[in-house]
Amino acid sequence: MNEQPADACCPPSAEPDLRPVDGPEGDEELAALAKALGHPARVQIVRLLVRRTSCVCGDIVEELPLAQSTVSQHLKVLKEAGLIRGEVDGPRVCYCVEPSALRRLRALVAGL
Amino acid sequence: MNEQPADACCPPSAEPDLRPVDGPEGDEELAALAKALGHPARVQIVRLLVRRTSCVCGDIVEELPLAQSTVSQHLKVLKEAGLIRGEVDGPRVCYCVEPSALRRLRALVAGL
DNA sequence: TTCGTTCATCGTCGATATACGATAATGCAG
DNA sequence: CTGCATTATCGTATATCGACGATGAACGAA
Repeated sequence: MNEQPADACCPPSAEPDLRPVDGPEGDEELAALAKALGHPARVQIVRLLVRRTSCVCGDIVEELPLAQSTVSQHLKVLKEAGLIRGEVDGPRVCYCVEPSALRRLRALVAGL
Repeated sequence: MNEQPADACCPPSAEPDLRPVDGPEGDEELAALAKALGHPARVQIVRLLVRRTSCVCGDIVEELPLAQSTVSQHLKVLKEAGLIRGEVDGPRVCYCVEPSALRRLRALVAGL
C-alpha cells in the first residue's frame, strides 16, 4: 500500500493557448491529441490523474488490468503527446495531467 | 466542377445525449471517437463537412492530397465511429457530420 | 442495354500499435 | 557497496493502420 499526499507535483503552469484552432496545424495538433486518447486504457489513466486519487505509477498499474510494462508504454504515449507530465519523487514517479493540454484539446474539439 | 446545393441532406436529429460521461463505457466511447479523429486527414474531413462548402465525396477527394480510395477509407472510419453520415444522392454520396456525435465528443472531453 | 460517372471494396505492402516477459536503470535504506 | 523497490526500456509476436491501384457496384443518361 501507499500513503502518498497526492498533491506533491503539478505546479499551476498557466499557458495562454494562443495558437489558432483551425488550419493544417490545428488538424495535426488535434489528431495527435486525439490519437493519444484513442485507447481506453489511456482515457482511464487520464481520468485517474484528473481525479487525483493517486498519481504514482505503481498505483495506476494496480488500477488497470495490464502489465506494468504496458502501463508504462501508455504513460509514455500520453507524455509524448503532452497530455501528462511525470515528476521523479525518489524511486517513484508522480504523474499528473497537463491542464493546458486538456484545455487545448477542449478548444480544438470546440473549434470543430 | 459541381454545383451542389450543399444543403440537401442532414436533418436535425435532436438526440438527447443522456448516457453517462465517465465509467468504463465512457472510456470506450471517448477512446473510439478520439481514435477516429486520430488522423489529420480525418480531422480535415470533419472540418470540411462542418464548414459545409460541399458534402459530396468527390469534392472531399479534391480537397485532400490522397487517392479516392484512401479518402473513402477515412470516410468509412468516420462513419463507423458515428461522426458522419452518408446519404445517397443519385450516383453521388453526400456526407455530413452527425451533430449529436460531435456534441457527445465535446461532452466526453469536457468530462475529463 | 450500354456507357460513363461516382463511390465502395478488395488485395497488398510497409509502418505503426499493442501486449507481454525479461532486463536495465534509478534511488533509497542498510 | 549490497539489496530492495520502483519505473523504464528492450525484444518479440500479433494485430491494426494507412496508403495505393485495381476492381466491383450502383445510378443516370443516351
